[in-house]
Amino acid sequence: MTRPTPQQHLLENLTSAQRTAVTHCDGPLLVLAGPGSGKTRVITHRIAYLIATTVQPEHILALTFTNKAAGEMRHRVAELVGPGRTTICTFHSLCARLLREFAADLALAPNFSIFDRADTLTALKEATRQADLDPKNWPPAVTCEKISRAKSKLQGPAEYQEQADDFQSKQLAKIYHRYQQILQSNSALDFDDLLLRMVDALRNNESVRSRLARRYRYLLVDEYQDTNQAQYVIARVLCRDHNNICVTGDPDQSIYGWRGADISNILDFERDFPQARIVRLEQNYRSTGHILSAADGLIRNNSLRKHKDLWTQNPVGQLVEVVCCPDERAEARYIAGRIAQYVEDGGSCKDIAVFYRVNSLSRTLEQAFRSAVIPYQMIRGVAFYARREIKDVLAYLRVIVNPDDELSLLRIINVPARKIGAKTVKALQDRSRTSGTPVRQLLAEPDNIPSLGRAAGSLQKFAVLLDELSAVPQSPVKNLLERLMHLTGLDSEYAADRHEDGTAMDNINELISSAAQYDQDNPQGDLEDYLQQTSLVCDVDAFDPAQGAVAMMTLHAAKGLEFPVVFMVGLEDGLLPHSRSVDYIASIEEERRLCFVGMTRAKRNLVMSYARYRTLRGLTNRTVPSGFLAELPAESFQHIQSDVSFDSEFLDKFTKATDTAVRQSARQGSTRRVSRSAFVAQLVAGSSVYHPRFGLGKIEQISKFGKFTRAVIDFEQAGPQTMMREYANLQKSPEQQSQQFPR
DNA sequence: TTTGCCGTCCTTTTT
DNA sequence: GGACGGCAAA
Repeated sequence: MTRPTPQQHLLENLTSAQRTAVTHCDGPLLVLAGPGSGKTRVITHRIAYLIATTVQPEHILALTFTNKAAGEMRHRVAELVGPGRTTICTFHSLCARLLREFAADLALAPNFSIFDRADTLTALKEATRQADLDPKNWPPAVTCEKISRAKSKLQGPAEYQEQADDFQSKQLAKIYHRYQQILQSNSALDFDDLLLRMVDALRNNESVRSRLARRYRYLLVDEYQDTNQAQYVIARVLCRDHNNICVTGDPDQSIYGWRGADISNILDFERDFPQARIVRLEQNYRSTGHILSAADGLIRNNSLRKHKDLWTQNPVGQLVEVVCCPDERAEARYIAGRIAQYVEDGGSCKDIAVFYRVNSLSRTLEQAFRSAVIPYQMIRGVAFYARREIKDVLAYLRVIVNPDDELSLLRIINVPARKIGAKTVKALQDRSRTSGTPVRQLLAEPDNIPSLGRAAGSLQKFAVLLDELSAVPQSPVKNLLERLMHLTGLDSEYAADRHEDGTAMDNINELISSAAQYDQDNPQGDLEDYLQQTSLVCDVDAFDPAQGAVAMMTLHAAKGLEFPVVFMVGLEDGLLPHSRSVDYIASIEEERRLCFVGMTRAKRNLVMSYARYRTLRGLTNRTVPSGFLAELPAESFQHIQSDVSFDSEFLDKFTKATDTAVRQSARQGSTRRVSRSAFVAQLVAGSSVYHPRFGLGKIEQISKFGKFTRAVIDFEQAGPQTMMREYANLQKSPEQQSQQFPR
């Protein structure tokens, strides 16, 4: 008996398909991996196997889409071969790092700022104004989307302008142009620029390209179905000399088309690399039979899809549950109840996840969990870094690192309030524009701007403050942050807030302790690197299964994770599939894939729920169950009515068709929409109202119910109804409207 | 310059 | 139900 070699050890417990992928050495490799087919295992074992055979760890580059996935992969590779020098990171952080490293070769400032979405929107608003357009007609959010699309297709402002053939695109080209100028003058890059600049560098700077090709000789790209054009080019060019590229993915889990991901990258891999080896992993080791066949039945409805056999040897398990609840609060209570039961039966909260299509659905769940004392963890990393106080503090750091970052400078110029208002800022900007002097520089010499008057002193003090901050040692970051809080006076500012809710200071403390963690993890790190990391965090990154709490996240954030028990809420038409995506078949199919991704996260139990009424944005509406539910194979699920008061006649009565019909007649009858708050204030017992669904009615009684107003209304046709927030749906009856609002 | 109130508008997902 | 802009008053 000989001891197994390290290589053999790595191949134990792998199926033959998995083994093929792991042991494939040189040349292109495509791994088409269905959900739960052991993909991560294959990637990590493959990296370990390469290292165990001939390859130097530092010659391997593995790219993922989230830092969380990268961290997880790094961890699992380290378990197999010990911590090593393999580069495992996201596309964006790789680019940020390399652009900084090669800044000199690329005529780029190494201390560039990275604009997040909020910064981008601010800059875009300014760009829109500069292009003599009204941000009201050219909403930055929409423009942002369009420019981002253009960038991910590698179109700069000039290329975009060239192909712009209608009025709208021509105007957009103008905004795009201005926007790039703003980025330039701020020494800033947005998310897409990180990729775009890297593509430029790889294409136009042979010395950079060849150095990188020598550095990274084996390339792995995970979730390849989510790559966009820019990422595709980066991967392709990096492996041009050696073709050692291994990509893994699943076209059925492509859910980022809206962000420019191009599913044809994975579908055309064989065309791009004719000698590619293809490995299919279709056996599922994760889910029970019923869960898998329900998911399979759903995804089969996608017509723009290559057929794939999903199968498992796992036991069929319990049926998928489709639960109907009266409203979203009942839905949340139902789930809380099920979780409580699960825990009482000896289960652990960390086994459980709740998924939703939109973040706003999380609130009702949170409330229910809090009152049921169920520990939960919301996966919303961005939200933390998007908080005002966090952004303010980080803006200070950004100004220290990059004095050109005018956007950050203007953000903090009056935070905390130091009597530098909009007028002063305007004067500064004007002066800066006409004289070509950066704002940062103008601060020190305000006497040159006669229009400033008494704000000059404040400006000078602010300039001194910035100088002081720049003099503080930049590492460790924790100390810098503490010093910053003190010098700026932000600490006392937030401490004063404490009485009403201490959250601002709590968040700052959380930031400081995460900075301390950073200092510990990156003894070599500098402030620039710290800022880069904080700019590129995302939702899932914050997920920590060790906390023993129920995980709550959007369906998008759920990809790549698995849980024994999964709840999916809001299976309603308009939510999943989302109403914004019903226009195109392609996007309906993406919604279906999203649903598929959610379902296939579940190992043992899957509960999908919908509410008959749902309050969204303050309005209660009748819902229609998601069409996706009807696509589940009948033998794989059971339908459950939670709580009572459900009869199908009632349901039929309020199908979408009648609902629309009633709404239309209501619209004809009512001449003018009344402002909600103005009308609600006039609600008194005895007044007659019109409800778009129930028709004409008379208010019987108005009472307070907690912080809500509760109204009992007797409708001519539908009889008496109790309404809480739904009274917001009410309108004045037609005759009353004409009386009170003559026109 | 700041504050607070009002009305309007928007509502997906995120590196 | 919340973010934001506009406006008036402190």
